[in-house]
Amino acid sequence: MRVLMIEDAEDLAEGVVTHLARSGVVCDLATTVESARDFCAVQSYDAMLLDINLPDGSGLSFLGKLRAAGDRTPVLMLTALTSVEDRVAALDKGADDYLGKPFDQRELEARLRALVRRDADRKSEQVALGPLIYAPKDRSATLDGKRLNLTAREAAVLDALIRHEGQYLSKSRLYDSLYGFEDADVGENAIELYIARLRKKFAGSTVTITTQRGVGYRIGLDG
Amino acid sequence: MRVLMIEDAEDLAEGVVTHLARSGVVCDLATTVESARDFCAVQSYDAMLLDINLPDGSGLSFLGKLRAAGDRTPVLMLTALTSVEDRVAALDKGADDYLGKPFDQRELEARLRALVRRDADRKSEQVALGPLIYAPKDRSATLDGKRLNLTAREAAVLDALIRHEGQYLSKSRLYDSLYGFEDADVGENAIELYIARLRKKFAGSTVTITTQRGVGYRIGLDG
DNA sequence: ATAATGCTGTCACGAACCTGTCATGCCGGG
DNA sequence: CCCGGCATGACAGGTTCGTGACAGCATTAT
Repeated sequence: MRVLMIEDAEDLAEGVVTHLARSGVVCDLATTVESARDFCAVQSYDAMLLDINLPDGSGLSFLGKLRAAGDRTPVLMLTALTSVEDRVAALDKGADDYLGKPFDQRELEARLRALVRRDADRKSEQVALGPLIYAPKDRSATLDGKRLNLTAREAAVLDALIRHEGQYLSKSRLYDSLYGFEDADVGENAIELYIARLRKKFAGSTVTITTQRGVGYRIGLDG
Repeated sequence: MRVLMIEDAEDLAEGVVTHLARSGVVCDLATTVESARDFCAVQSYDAMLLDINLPDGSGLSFLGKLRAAGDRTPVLMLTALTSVEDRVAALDKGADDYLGKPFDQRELEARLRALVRRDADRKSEQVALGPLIYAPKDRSATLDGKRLNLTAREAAVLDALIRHEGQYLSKSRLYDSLYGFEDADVGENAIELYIARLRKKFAGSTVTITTQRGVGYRIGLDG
């Protein structure tokens, strides 16, 4: 999962970024509206965390323009202002949720997940694919009832695959949802590695990751 | 699918070309209005990517002349200028869509596909011919419900045939939709090869590729 | 603090696969 | 019967993918 945080209070922002990283969420950080625009132009995100007060403009108008341009990325507003009017204004502009500062990291993460899940039209906390059950919340998975020990990266790959079950995800797309701009030097080969490691853990079950040469990878069941 | 990109920033252009190639889209590259004209004279395209600022003239006037001449090839404008007036001017001249730089490769590709799809009056992502279902998006096909493993080239040939279902396509026409000017040294025999390979994969079904000596190939159903 | 464990990503090499050429044989038309 | 266009098997070269081994780093246990 990859999100963009737009927030000028850098200390707060960095706390969130590292906290999210720990949960396998890649988080790019923009401190101005202008740089946020640049990020959006280059990369698409699963969600955005948006502060209202920014040095070069209002987060609200940024959101307004985003929506006007047809972008439906889920947006979670972050702000110190907690009045009802502010809340309404934000939702009016097209925000999907609202969180007043100061907030608890865990609540942020939970809401973020809820947002992304809603975006993916998923209702349950668990996703099942045949004998494989995956819980995004704590990145745990079981196969045929037995617990799979997935590492953070393995879980991230599985997460992306399972959220797009049945369709091929290109290596670069997977790459983008795993690595942010800072980890620039990681080779695409790494994706192949994690596919191999997941396959090894799925060995003996009907869960299969199929390769379409030159296209990408897809998760599905045998047959 | 074959497109013409008219863009003088060569580094950017080459990135796009290789990225599209990966998706099986043949992309010729013209860096001036003049060479673009030459390309168009010799070859017809499924779509064009057109920059506005070109060394020897404006992409807009090129587009204007193209439309004046009755050419309705879908055109996607690419430019750094993102003002509303520019956008309006481009659409006025007959552009079908507009993408501001910098852009995301995937967005470019998605819009390109949308354009071509719209142009072909296609409603679904899949094309069916009797028991054969073909999905250009991930180059996958099923025959009688069974999954066919098509290679990139095989898929490209099938794509061309199925898009012109019922009519004969000459070998050179197929050739043109498969190979760009760079792969100049490929023999026309290659087309025969891929026809043979497709036939082999269609063996036992009602899907047939018919040869008309001296004319070309046509896909259809038995009977 | 130090050791141990586990995660991550690189490298290298081999396997699998795709692609196009060649050579040979087929078929239809003159 | 001959010729030109077409069909197809075999093969070589190139590319992409898979995977084991390993080193660096972080986290945890001692």
